[in-house]
Amino acid sequence: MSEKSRTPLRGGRARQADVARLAQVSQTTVSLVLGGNRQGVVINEATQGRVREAAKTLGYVPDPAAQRLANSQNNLIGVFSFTATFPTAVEHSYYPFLVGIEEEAAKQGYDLVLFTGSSASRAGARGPALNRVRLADGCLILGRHLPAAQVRRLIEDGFPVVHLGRTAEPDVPWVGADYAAATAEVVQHLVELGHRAILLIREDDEALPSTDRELGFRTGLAAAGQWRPAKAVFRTASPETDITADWVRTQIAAGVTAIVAEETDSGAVWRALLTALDQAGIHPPHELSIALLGSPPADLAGGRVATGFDLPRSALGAAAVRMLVARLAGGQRPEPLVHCEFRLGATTGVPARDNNKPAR
Amino acid sequence: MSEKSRTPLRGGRARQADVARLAQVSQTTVSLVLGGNRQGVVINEATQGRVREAAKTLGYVPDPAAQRLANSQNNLIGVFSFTATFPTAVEHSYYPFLVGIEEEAAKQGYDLVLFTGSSASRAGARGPALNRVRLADGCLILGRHLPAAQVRRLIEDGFPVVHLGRTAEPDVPWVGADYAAATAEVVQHLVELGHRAILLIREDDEALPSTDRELGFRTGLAAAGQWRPAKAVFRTASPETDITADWVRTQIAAGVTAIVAEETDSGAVWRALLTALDQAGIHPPHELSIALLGSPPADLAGGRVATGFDLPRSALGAAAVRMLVARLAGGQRPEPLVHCEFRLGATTGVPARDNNKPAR
DNA sequence: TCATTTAGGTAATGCGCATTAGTAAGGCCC
DNA sequence: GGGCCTTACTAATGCGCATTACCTAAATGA
Repeated sequence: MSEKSRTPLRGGRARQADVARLAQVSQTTVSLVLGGNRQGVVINEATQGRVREAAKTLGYVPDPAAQRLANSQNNLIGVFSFTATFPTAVEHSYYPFLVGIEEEAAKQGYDLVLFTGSSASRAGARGPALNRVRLADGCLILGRHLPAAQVRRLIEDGFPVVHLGRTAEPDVPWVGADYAAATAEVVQHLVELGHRAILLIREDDEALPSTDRELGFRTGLAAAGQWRPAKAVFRTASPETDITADWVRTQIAAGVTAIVAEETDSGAVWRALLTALDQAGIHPPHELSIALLGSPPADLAGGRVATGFDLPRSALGAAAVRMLVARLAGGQRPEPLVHCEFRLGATTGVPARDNNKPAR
Repeated sequence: MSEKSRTPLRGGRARQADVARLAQVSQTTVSLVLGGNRQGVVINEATQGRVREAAKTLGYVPDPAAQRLANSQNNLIGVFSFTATFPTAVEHSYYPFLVGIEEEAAKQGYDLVLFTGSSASRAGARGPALNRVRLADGCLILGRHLPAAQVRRLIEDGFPVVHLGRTAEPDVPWVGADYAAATAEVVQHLVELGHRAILLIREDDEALPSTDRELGFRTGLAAAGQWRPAKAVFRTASPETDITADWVRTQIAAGVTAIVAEETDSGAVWRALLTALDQAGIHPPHELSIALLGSPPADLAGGRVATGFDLPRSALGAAAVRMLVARLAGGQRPEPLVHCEFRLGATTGVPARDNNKPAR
């Protein structure tokens, strides 16, 4: 009774100390027996039995908070996005990434903490509270516009971070889709079909995904010995007005037999192209082959399958987790570029014979 | 330099002690300043400023595990699902719930921790590691099959838990959609249109959502003075084979002027009904009115809008958070039943006159 | 002038666990 | 009979934080 009148079961829960008392051993022994005893301390089988028995009797369950505090890592991976992680507008959803992130994190024994840039309610005035991610062991960053300064700050502090999507920011680790290789593959497919005059439509900016695609486009052409300078790439800042039925007819008249279009956030380029073709009465692969360098926007996903490639979003999420875990646990750094799957659709075929000279 | 040579930033993270050193105060003061100071210790404004400044400089973020250990709360809400939270099969997705959960959690000043039951890798022999959620202050449980034993254990230990979806398990707090009221409303709508012979198609099990809908169905009929016994409800375990064009014609011939169908996980009942009607050449609301007690499966969402109601998934998520927060912070318990919005579609109209006797 | 209050802090402690550095008892050997 | 294993365990410590119980100096009151 001189037991220092402590509540035996605080909050209804047994602690290791309670188990220890019942089993007539020290708390250390309980910890050793019940936690894997990685340090190889020798403990008598009989004693272990007593401890386990006592634990069962008391219904002992370890307190994860204490565990994580004690061994100073919490097996949490932060996921930070600067917009809401679960936006209502589905097209901007990170869902497919999260599928892979969750799965891989689970596989690696990590849980996920979601931070939302928008949950900055209490974050104070300046910017999203990226700092809060420090709560986790490391952090994945989603979203197209990363605030370089804050991220750099984290990195300088040695906080492990991985960005989803290639970034030109130096020192920011990333995983990204291999747009260049995938685009080259699509071009190669067209070349094999016999196309020689292939046109790339891209947005008029310098975003990395666009640049990579163009790079792959040129690489693909070059590899096929089809390198043709500037006019093979058409840039547009306003797809709706630039890509018209007339424009398409002009291209065909100029000898173009295939068009590849970028996937953009809005899907505007692809949508404009389809609309223009429709108005021109052209039905690929007839008269013209078309390919989409990515996945179609949701509203166009239902129709004919377009040749192109699929961004392996969930694989990308998984790769990001592996990359982060490698930094955390010190394993082998995985390849940052994730392969995109070629998608053979119904929009590409052999070139039309009535353009220029006969194909064969 | 007698500072006991401890690493200033262990693992890149600043602790209160580090902040204290920089601000030239004690760790206690830091805790007081940054942690709300609920005990009303008087601290000079200037000092507080220094502390906050130092904290910002070091990028200090509290360690949730330590917070939780020290005072049993860390402003984290756990979200536990027994299947993957972000499954590949979209129809089982918790996404819409998460939208509301995230938003409301942010509003209430909580962050989210996702625990995945499927990460059973280290879960050991007995069941998913539900126990890990104890890291958070409380926990939302998603998923249709809750492992009662484990959940009960949490609840017994006084750990706050809220289940998304009504559950018959005693003592398990929940929030759920008010299917009964919503169904009654749909029935009322039909009755007002003049329907008297209304048929309910439901799955052949005793799931709570099904039972609630039937209850609402009967209530709705009764309220309209239209109570008719058994034959008003059609149960099927195999919608594809039971609900055929012939079956529909039989029902119409028997006088049925309206059919209401359950929303099921797979959407099978509704899909079967639409197919059957199509084959029978019946186009609601012509000859027959139909209503869907829920939302259509994704692949059928595009067509004509069906009369029925929408499960307010995101509102439900938000309600769950509020319920949990009420348990955590001791506020007023909100209403567990969330209202479903009536959806006036194009599939219901006045009853056909050529059945039975003229309607008016 | 001495007692008391107020402002402005700090030292000490413990949450539940994991880990490290012991200790103690016995056996073995030269 | 002293040195040295081996077996079997425990005491002590710290993880990062919140809280409680002090402490000191200056201001105030009678």
